[in-house]
Amino acid sequence: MIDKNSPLPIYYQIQEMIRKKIETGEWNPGDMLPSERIFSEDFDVSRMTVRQAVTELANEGVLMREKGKGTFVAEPKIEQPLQGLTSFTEDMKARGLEPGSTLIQYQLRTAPRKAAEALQIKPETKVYEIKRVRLADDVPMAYETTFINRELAGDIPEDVENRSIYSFLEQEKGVKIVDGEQTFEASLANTEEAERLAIEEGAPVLLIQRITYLEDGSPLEYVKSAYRGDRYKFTINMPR
Amino acid sequence: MIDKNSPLPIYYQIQEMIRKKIETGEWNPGDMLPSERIFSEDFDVSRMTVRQAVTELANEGVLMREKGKGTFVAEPKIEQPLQGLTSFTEDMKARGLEPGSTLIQYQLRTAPRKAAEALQIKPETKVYEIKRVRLADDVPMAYETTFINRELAGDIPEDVENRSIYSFLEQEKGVKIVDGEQTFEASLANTEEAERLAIEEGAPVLLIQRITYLEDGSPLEYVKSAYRGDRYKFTINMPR
DNA sequence: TAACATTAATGGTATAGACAACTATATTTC
DNA sequence: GAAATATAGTTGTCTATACCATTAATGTTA
Repeated sequence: MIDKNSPLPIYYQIQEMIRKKIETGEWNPGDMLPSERIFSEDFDVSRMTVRQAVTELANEGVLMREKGKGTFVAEPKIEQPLQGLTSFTEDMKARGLEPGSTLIQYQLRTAPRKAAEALQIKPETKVYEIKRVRLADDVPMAYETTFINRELAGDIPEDVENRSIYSFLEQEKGVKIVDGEQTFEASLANTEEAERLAIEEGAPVLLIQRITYLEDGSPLEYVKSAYRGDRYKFTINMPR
Repeated sequence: MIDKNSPLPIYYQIQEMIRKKIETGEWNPGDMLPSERIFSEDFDVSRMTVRQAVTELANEGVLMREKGKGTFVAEPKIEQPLQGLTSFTEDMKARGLEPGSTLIQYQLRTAPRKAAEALQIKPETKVYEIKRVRLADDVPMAYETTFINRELAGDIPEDVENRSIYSFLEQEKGVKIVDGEQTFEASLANTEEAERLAIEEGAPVLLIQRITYLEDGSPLEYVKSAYRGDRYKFTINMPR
């Protein structure tokens, strides 16, 4: 099983062997591996060589080491719940709520100053401005204004209201969104926000601004949202 | 420079030493490190121990190894400014503000319900409760309550007020913090928060709760913070 | 029965050494 | 001068061993 004369390093052979046993289901999540000492005896290699193989797999998260106990096959990674970017649609679904949307405004216009800045474009560039009230189980949850760079996104139909813009862009346009930058700040609802969200003026709102980027780093979209402070809490996991 | 009697592993000490030399600019991107043999002779440790330190840094992308040539300081990663976890101290420094802190309360007590829940411990477990007003250029910025599981963190001196708890735990205790989970929500300042932050009652505050974990996944710390809505904006980058 | 102590097994850290593979430089040879 | 060769220095791989810290099971004692 291990070929000491192979040009491939021994630790690499062991590593791939372990990987295979897990992939084929011979070893399952939670199973304990043979101890490093047993391993080294069976293959007649040094324990340090075994460790080199196991260490790399442990770093990758394929294996879990526990001092005094043993080394185990790791559970397959649970999706990072709200890790990276999620659209409002996905976000609400994940919370078990039915997402909805009411279109307030939809127009193609020249970029206002803040949007041009965020999207790194000249103010005369055309952008879509889409204002929507976002609903969760038919209750207003957020008031959202989106600016999308038309040069990058192409034409967007007016009926986006009930669809996720992200999935539309990815599926129909083949535009890949890779990462984003978000800011969070607390504020009080202004008159417009209060009206759209059916809350009192001066009630707490969570202002979230997001810029999303394409693979090549160009900014595609700038979104300003006001979330109801009494109903919305943003959760995020941050791997180191 | 290397203390063989320290409870911290030698490879970890070397690792942090290298990190420091890079951070302080003593070693710059592209510079070649002393060879592993030179290193091991200088510190009078085994070359394998040096390798253990270097390997981890190479995996992180801090160092670059080239067979036959040497080990070099890697080019700095293209940003992730507020990527993962940052302490208040680091956060403010990154914004060009001078972080400060006023200790309001410091006690060892049994965990209140919410803290016990967050830290996944029994209510009778002892935790540190540390209340601090966090300052930026001597202006109150946040009112923060920290609960730390004493069983995991060990003893914490009372003078943490002017230090980063994270760096204290990492450097003095060898406790490694790997990831965290944060929630953001908007609220209005209650009486206590208003007083501590020198703002009006009912002014907007950004409530941030954070749970940080150790390498093995056990929750170390639960922090509730109220940030002044008028002065603080939280920014985060999310790689996909 | 319950509490404590012992023991064996595990992964974690560290040593001292060896040879291989690769790179750059210096030296020799033509 | 150019090409081949040697040489020294680097990281990569591997061995055999040792002791430590943690864990779980076992045995012992009150």
